[in-house]
Amino acid sequence: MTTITTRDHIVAAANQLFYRQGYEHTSFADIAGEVQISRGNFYYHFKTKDEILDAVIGARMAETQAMLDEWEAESESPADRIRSFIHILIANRTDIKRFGCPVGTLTTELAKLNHPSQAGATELFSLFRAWLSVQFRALGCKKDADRLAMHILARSQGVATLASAFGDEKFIRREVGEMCDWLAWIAAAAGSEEQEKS
Amino acid sequence: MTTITTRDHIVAAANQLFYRQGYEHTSFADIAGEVQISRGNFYYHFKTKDEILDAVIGARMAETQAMLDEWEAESESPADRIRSFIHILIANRTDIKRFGCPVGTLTTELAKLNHPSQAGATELFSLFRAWLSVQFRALGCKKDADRLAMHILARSQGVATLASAFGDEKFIRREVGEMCDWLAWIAAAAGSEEQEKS
DNA sequence: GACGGATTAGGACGTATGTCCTAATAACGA
DNA sequence: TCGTTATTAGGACATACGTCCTAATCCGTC
Repeated sequence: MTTITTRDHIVAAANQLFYRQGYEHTSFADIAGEVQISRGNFYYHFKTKDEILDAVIGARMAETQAMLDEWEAESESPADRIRSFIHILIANRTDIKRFGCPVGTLTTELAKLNHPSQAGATELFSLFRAWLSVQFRALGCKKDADRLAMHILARSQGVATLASAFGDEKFIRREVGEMCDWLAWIAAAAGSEEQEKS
Repeated sequence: MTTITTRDHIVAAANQLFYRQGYEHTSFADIAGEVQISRGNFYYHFKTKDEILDAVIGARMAETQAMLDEWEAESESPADRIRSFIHILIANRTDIKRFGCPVGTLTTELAKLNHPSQAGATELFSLFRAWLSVQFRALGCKKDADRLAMHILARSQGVATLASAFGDEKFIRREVGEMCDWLAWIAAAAGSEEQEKS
């Protein structure tokens, strides 16, 4: 049995607030207020704000890995798995419309703050990137796997940014459709190449 | 003759700092230090930080409009004009690698701050969007002009975000190449449709 | 050369925030 | 039951920041 500790509550609240308000704009008091504990208790668990950030990044890493594992288990086909990735834009559309992509906005903010945990945030991107690479490789795109992974990652980021700026949900759905069309095209091309070889 | 006033210097410095450090993370003292004036003088020109932000957004609107006008003048072909847009990613690659896209990162930050000037920042996107729409329409993509404009805008944003996260310049060049290929394909398709009609 | 508005300098003030300390309370093993 | 550790509460403290005020200085005009 896993008990939810106060520390877990803090990390969960910070995770949400960092996403919704940004890291710098979120204060100790904000988090403490959300968890309903005193600032003193807060300090017992985390000495500095940076420590909380690292804990949040760690939690997101775990979450993300779990999600990727789930997609891996849910489907045998690499194309379907990549489609799972593309569809998070729709699954999380409400939050994305309001706050953008959690990964992209965090890395962007930390870059401007020149924050020591920049690398940690980028790791979140790397997790998706590596996983997508594996899927594209399984799809038959051996040499281009990483290129394609970066491509679809970039398009997702762009959609999230503009969807947030314009608050446009139809735009998300349209772009998701186009990304899936693109994927089908890539999969077909890779498939025919495989045939040529044999 | 247009004399450069202190106010102009302040706006220029704030413009740079907001881009490099973010709006919230940039203090009055930062800007005053950059321009080498006292905080008191500062207050004479701008009563609040929000006022500076609005001035910066205004300056960026003017800059952007001037750039679009220039692209319009430089080339007769709408495809070339759109290529000019795509190539800002390469022209500004050094800054983009470090700080991302000035428009995207600002709108993202203001969204998290729930700042009153969000709409102003989005206007910057709208400027590009409308201009790109005009170009795509001139290219022969009448019905899809806005869709294509949003598409290429989103891809640029995504490239900027990931290029900043990974500090990868080759990635920028590769994606710019692919966007140009995509544009050529769109132009060709629109061209053949035009022929069908006649 | 004197006046008046425009501009600049420097500092005061209140607030918010990250950090830290100390005392009280809860949990738990001997 | 007692004592030790883990946890929580509340407040102190220094700093940074946005805002505001007042006095000094510049500069064009009469």
